[in-house]
Amino acid sequence: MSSRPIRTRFAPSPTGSLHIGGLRTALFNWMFARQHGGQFILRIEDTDQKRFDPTALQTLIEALRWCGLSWDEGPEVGGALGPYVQSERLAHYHRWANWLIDQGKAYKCFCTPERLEQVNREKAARKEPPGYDRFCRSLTPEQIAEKEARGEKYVVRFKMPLEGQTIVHDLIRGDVAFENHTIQDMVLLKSDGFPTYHLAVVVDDHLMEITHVMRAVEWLPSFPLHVQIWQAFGWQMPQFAHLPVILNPNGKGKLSKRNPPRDKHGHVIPVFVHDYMQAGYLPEALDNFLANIGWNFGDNREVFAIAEAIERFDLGRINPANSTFPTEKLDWLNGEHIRRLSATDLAQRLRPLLAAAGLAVNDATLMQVVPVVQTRLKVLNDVVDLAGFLFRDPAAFAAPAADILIQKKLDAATTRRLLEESIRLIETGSAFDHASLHEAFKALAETLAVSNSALFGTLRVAVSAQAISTPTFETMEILGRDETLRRLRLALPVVS
RNA sequence: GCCCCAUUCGUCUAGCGGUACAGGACAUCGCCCUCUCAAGGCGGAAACAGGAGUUCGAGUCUCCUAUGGGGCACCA
Repeated sequence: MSSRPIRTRFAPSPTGSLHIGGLRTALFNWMFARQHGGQFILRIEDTDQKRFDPTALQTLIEALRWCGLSWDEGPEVGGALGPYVQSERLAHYHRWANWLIDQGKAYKCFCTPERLEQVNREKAARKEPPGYDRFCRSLTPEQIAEKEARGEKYVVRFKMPLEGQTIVHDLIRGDVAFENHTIQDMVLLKSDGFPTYHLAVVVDDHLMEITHVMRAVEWLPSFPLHVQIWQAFGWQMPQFAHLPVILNPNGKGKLSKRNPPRDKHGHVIPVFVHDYMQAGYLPEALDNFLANIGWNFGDNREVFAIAEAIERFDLGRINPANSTFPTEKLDWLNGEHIRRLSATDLAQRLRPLLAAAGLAVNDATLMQVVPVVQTRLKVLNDVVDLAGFLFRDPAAFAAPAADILIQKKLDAATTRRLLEESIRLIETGSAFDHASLHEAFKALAETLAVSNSALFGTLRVAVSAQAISTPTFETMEILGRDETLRRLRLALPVVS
């Protein structure tokens, strides 16, 4: 086995936003490289001009960086074996395609798309599998010269062996055998001069000295083709691992933007990394989550930092079976990671969200709010609904409606009395921290012969104007004595 | 239609011939805690797709069937 330094790559095509499944592929390649002290390369496969999206590269880079991935070579960072964008590497593909033709391992095909369609129609009528009939494979040099002289456009096709089988080795599944005659003479170079994936991936992985390729199982069927191309070139192959795909939780097929997946409550499950960024998921949680699909930490540990996972990562322990996107687990994991954050760290992540919601974020208040919301957030954005009222202009505060103010088993008159007694207590009391308030109001509930639930709930809603909110006394402490009193008084007319 | 891959609780998974009346997690249900919502604690229910083999012994190996998935482009 070779002792080449480990080099892996992630090679997306810039056709849109980064897909969550793509991120997992990137993550595994990156973890593997980091584990072995090797290099991770980002390569852009923009050989399909029809699907090219000029904004995709920036979006992609942003998403990868947000997740904590870093590449040693690629766009933005350069490298000795670049360029790392395939559209800038056309000369390489032409050179090696021509080399294959010279060696008799590939040929020019002048068949028009119309003829190809015709061939497939006829094959379909005869109930044969679709595919090119290899018409141009047997063209004479004279015929070829003639067509070229006439300026006919051509593609370059690979001369697939017609007999025997190709045995490929996958790190996850072991050896897999394919009959050569079932594999077509695939196009290597398109008539527009751009390579197809099949040519570009082999040439680039070789030139960039890639040692390990982790890619989606979708590629397994074309793996024997790639092996044949590698052998035609006589180059040393990387090792391959075909990663299981993530399936749509409700419907059929793999997770994709068409056929939007939905969870059991009917909510759409996002498929783009950017959706998760915007929804208030932590990159730590997303990485943890993705590393847990098809691979596991071991020791029955579900929650871990990606740095820990890198130490333990093991290609041989990847589960070969596809898996359904376990969306509820991500929510749980996100909560776990939120709870593991330090107060200042959480505050920093919350600040921009509150600001974006149009709230005036005061740092002192924020630091008081953080410990109160930390166990209550599923996603960061939840903070706006839960505790946004603590940052709103007091002048804009409106007393709650009676239906949420009046607690279960209470009526308006009793509620009013609870409020009045509470106001009196606060006016005469001294300490205004939540622990002292809690004690004082427990005593009040007892003297008034009402449950804690009734009294505390009334106060909480009076002061927050929300049915669901931060706890009563912490909320009061954050609001301060004056504002608390003001809000309790504002609630009186509601129950008069 | 043809080729390939896969198949353990609802879901993500552990298991790599005997230590297993199959372990963990999410979700779910019950109880506790509790001012709402969470968090936390305790407990319950819940799986080897089916059938043949191989073997003293099979969740683990082989084959068949079924089911799921992927591929069959001048897309990646």
